[in-house]
Amino acid sequence: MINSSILLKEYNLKVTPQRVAIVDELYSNGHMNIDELYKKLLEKFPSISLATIYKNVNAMVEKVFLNEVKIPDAKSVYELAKEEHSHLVCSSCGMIEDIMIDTSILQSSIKAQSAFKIQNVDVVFSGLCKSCQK
Amino acid sequence: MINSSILLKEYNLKVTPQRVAIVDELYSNGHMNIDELYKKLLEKFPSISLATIYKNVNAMVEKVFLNEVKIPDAKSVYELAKEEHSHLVCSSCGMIEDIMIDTSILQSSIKAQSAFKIQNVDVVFSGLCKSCQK
DNA sequence: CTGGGTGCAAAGTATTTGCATGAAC
DNA sequence: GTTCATGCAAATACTTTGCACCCAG
Repeated sequence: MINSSILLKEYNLKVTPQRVAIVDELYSNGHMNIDELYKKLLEKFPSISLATIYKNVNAMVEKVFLNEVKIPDAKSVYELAKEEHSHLVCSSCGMIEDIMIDTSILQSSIKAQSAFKIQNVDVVFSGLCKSCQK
Repeated sequence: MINSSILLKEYNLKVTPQRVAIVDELYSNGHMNIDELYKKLLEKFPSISLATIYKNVNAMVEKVFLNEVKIPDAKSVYELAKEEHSHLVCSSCGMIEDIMIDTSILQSSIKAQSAFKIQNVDVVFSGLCKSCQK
């Protein structure tokens, strides 16, 4: 479990039931797009507005405690910020999985080629998950 | 230079001046979003429609001779398909640069962790380009 | 000729904004 | 009590579609 209220407070966001639910859902589902969040929260808050989802997700992304993950050929999904990691995306079923990889090798490769100063690396692997390979 | 007509024919797309211009622009500018393409083509075709841009870009992406590149905190850009490469994106000026990196190390790291079958890897480095570091 | 592309207008989808009310602190 | 979130409706932005006309092959 996760203590969503404390988390929200730490980021100077007022603790509302809707926000708690957003954090809880993302905690249990890992990655969700706006629509999935909306449909899920409708179960708990029958009159919740899509605008509320957008406003809150945007606010949390601003505070850098949610990340937006851009996926090829799909809508962006959101996840709770955590240590740096990459993503596996199944192009058949859409499943998204976190994976730890060491990107330091890549970064040193860049340094050798360019004067670019890297602040962040996004890596998305697309392919087939175990069950979709059958 | 590039022979856009031949390229279009190879991909079974009729050769129209608008399409040639799209290919030429992407060839000379490297990466452009829909709006940049539209504004640029307006110079040559004052009555070109945004719909034409969308239809053609989508058609070319279908034929896999354009790629869509999703960029953090920015609109997608399109580029002519070429050998696999990664992208450097300057978060200050928006400049996008191609870079060759060897992703095979990453891929073997995945194999060790997961039964996932990788078909594609997208890598985007965000940071500061040389001139924006000053 | 014939098929498909173009531009326009309209429809559709996605996202943001303004505002009155109500909840959090 | 004050600040800020919510839900609603409207506005804006983005993308696709239908269709009449025209061009490429």
